[in-house]
Amino acid sequence: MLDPKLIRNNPEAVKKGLKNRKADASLVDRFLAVDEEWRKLTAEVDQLKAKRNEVSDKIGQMKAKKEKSDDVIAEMKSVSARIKELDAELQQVEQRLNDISFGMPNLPHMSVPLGVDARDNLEIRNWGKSTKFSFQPKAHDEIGKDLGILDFAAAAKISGARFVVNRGQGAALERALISFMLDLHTKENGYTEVMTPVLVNPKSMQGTGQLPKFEEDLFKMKDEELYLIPTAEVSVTNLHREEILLVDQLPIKYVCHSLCFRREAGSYGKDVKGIIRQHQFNKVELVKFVEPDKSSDELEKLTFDAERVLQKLELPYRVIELCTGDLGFSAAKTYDLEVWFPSEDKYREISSCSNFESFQARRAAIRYKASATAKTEYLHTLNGSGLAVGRCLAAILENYQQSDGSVVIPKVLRPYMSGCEKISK
RNA sequence: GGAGAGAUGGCUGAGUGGCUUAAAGCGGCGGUCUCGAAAACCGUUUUCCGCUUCUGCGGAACGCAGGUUCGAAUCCUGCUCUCUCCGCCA
Repeated sequence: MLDPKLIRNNPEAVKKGLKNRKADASLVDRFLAVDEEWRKLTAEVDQLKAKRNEVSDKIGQMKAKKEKSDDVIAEMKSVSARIKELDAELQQVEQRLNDISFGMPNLPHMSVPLGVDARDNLEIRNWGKSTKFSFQPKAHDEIGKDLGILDFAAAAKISGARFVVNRGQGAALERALISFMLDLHTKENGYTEVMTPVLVNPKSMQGTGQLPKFEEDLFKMKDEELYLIPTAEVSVTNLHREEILLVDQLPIKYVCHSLCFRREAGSYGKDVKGIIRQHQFNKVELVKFVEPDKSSDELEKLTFDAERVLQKLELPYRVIELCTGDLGFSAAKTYDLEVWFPSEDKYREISSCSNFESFQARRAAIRYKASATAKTEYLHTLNGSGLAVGRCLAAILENYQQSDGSVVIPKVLRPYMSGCEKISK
């Protein structure tokens, strides 16, 4: 949610920001119109309520003195009826205002490059040399099938398309990756590990921005008002919903492993092979709560924390800065990490690190006090994958494959796999 | 799933229709005292919204949503959550 004062005082700047990210700039004018109506009604209702409070107080005093108050009560009856009418009207206007506010995306940060779509994204830096082979490298799903560690047929039988069963060393490798990432972020990068529910209420989904606009992307329970999280960002960010934190608690840094669930509606033809795009996948997520003036620096650090995973796994990657047109709904600025997939001869997204500034904090009412006497203010939230585990496993299979079809285990993972150095048939 | 109890400010905890403008205590903040601190004493204390900005004025919020009433923390209805006991269960 954007600051309503910013929209009122600086509508042209907001429109420009919305246009830059290809959003509907007419939302601003609709907001302003409804907002004015809302303020007018609010003033009228408040005035009537002030009168009601005053006169009701007087009635109490008259009753205490046993004076007659029938005619005053009769008069107040009509005032109360009018208040009820206006309150109902106000509620409707408020609902309309909320619909507009919660449907409006975040504004891009000043530093974000202008652009229309993914083609305008910028490569910021790259690490490692794209893996070269003396043989024709296989795709990860083929490697997994051949080694008997990824079973798509079994997953299709028990669940359907876009699911996978990990078997034997394939399951162990996934578990090793999760443990390795959690250890790295807790022991070396200073994050606190949390384990949160994967089913959350609608309010949590609204807090981080998945609702109301993106309900079709979510799995929803049939008999309960609960949704499966598409990312631990939702449950972890909402950990502090409707709280006022003290400045010395900041920054708060959480790392959370969770399963993530996505319907992938509208991506039917996309990435149907392999484990790149699944309805259910493991992810280790980093989430930060920081003071507003520190969030830009914290995004750089967060991105670097995610990069360290790829560096330690010795997987070649690059860092992409998303242009204004490619930003997600809630993000003010985003870096994507893309890892090298030799079978496709290209980089693919494995992490997305974003600064949401006060957008989510405002939706979820997460505030802080800069000192005991200071005003409460919205803090800034950030998050990033550190990393998507399934895609990471796929990248390892491809980059560490050998000519005999076996896959070498990255050195840092071996302690997590009972010293196993290689998966072979 | 069954039976019962409960939800009040940062915390504890009073408050069963109008001197409650939510008591009191703890904690926090400011001050007096002190070389400094502690203690003591004095003062202060939530969040949100609108109007006005020099101060300020008004409204809302006692789990949530409705209702009764001139007036609701207080009465009524529904819901959510927490706790206790029983049943079931990893």
